[in-house]
Amino acid sequence: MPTDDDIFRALADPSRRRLLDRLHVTDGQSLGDLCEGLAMTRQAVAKHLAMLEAANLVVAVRQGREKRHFINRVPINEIAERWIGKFDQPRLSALSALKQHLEGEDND
Amino acid sequence: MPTDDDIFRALADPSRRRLLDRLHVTDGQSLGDLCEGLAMTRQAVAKHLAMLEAANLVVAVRQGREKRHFINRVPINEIAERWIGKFDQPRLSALSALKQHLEGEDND
DNA sequence: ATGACAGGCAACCCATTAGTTGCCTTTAAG
DNA sequence: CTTAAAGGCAACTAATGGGTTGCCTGTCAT
Repeated sequence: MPTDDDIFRALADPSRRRLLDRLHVTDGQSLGDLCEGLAMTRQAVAKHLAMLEAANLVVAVRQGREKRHFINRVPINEIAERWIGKFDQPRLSALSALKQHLEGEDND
Repeated sequence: MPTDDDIFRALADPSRRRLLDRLHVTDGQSLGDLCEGLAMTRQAVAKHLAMLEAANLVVAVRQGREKRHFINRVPINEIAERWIGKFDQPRLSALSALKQHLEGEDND
């Protein structure tokens, strides 16, 4: 079972987010597919995918000599619920609230 | 203006998430406050806070010789909307969908 | 069976980063 | 004015991480 940390750290890298994007566009791609057009070796991509798998953001299935990769939305949802939910308890656009708070410090 | 990457990478570290948690419980804490009970030097905490500030996840205000830190929910919201929203277009609990997809590969 | 294709494994390199120590600046209090 | 408290700055260290190269394994086609 991946921890919160696995997920956050997997999402921290732009290359990995890009891979997730590509899978979002076309799900079930092989390693070779995912390498196309990237300025990276196959091995680098494989490592990234391994981390995404470890974080359970991607589920991979070996199919013959290929390996299909599928995006898994569940961990992102959990993060969203545990984190965004928590920080949004007061109200969703806390922007103005914070600004008012800070500006209020002055003329108090 | 912080980039997506700033935010993701700021969130990637457990210590920084912990700091955000503490600010979520008690907003407006000083550096000294935030150091209490942590197995880290003040300088380490200061660095983390600097990164959170750079990502705009925390807004700090100098008040006399103290520096108050306030959590800012806006970037998290943006991430949530841009990312979770994107990946949840189909439906919020894509869990079963994915499972069915994978299991479908077998008995096909 | 043999060759080509898709991927896995392991060692290594360089850059980043989390953390430290040591010292300097600013502000409040006696 | 002096001193202690709250931070800031800078240099350094150790570990992590993204990426590479080189080679091995397994699978499909001929």
